[in-house]
Amino acid sequence: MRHRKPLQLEAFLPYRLSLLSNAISGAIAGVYGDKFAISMPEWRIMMILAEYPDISADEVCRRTKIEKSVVSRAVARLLKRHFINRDVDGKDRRRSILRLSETGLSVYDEVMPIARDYEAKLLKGLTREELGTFNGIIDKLMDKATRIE
Amino acid sequence: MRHRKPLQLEAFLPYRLSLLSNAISGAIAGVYGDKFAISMPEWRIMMILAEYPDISADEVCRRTKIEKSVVSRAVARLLKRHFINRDVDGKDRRRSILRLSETGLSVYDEVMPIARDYEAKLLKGLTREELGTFNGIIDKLMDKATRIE
DNA sequence: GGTAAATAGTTGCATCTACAACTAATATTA
DNA sequence: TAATATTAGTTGTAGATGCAACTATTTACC
Repeated sequence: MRHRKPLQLEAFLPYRLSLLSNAISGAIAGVYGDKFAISMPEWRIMMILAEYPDISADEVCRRTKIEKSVVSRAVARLLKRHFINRDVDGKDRRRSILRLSETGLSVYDEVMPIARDYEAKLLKGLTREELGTFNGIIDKLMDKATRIE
Repeated sequence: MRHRKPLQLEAFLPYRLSLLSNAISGAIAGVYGDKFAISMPEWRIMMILAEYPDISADEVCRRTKIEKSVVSRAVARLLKRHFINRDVDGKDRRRSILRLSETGLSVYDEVMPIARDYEAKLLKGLTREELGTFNGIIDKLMDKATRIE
């Protein structure tokens, strides 16, 4: 007969975070997915290009933490749909220079308020202080998670 | 010329949670993945069976929120490796009755302390109060996320 | 009791993801 | 400047995922 304290999966932080992240990502993916058939990596790339225009695919990887083959294929799809433009960097011809096209910007402008609104609804009811604590802990955990082992 | 406040992807909560959840899940998956070639859904099923023995696949779905086809295939794989046993429910022959086998229990007993230890390392440095706030907010957000729209 | 609706679990399939191998261009070093 | 190593980006591929269709069984209802 074994004597073991069960872990209580429901209280296991990694599990709880995974459920929460899935629930939220899924809901947001619905926003742009249903309307424009944009995938999550595609949308993240559009967001990062809205914030930092004219960066390379490699820098997109670094900033979004999306794997480079995923970025490559997402960029290909965004190009085909004319949501972004791509040039070759004159100083380093391996590098690309990516930015949202007019079409891409208009899509961004249509989707972004909805995403923003979703986030606002999500956070409504939390005090500024709670939110600060929450964000601080996320940072701490992120730091630890990348450090452990 | 457009005037648009960029979202600051890095400060966007859904994005931050997704990164954090990936980082943590990835690290934990390393624990059981490297040693026993167990996938994340397989491990979650083992955890839930350790906590609630003799439940059906359907109840596993409800408790873990894992999609039923994923559970079905994970259960098949766990059966093939003799980590779990399955009976047919006599009262409802559609239903299965799942539980960890002796082998499964010994794997669980070997992996669990490492997972626990990882969680402990992760949470070390947070006060009990911070942790309480953090968990409370996760609950609130989870509740909202499933309610919005 | 017999028909229709619901439920448990499996399987097919289209899509997504991550790793590794690859090409092309640039940087490094002798 | 020739040989080697590194870097940016693409592509092949194996495995994971999630939806929908399917089978088998049970429940609800006339």
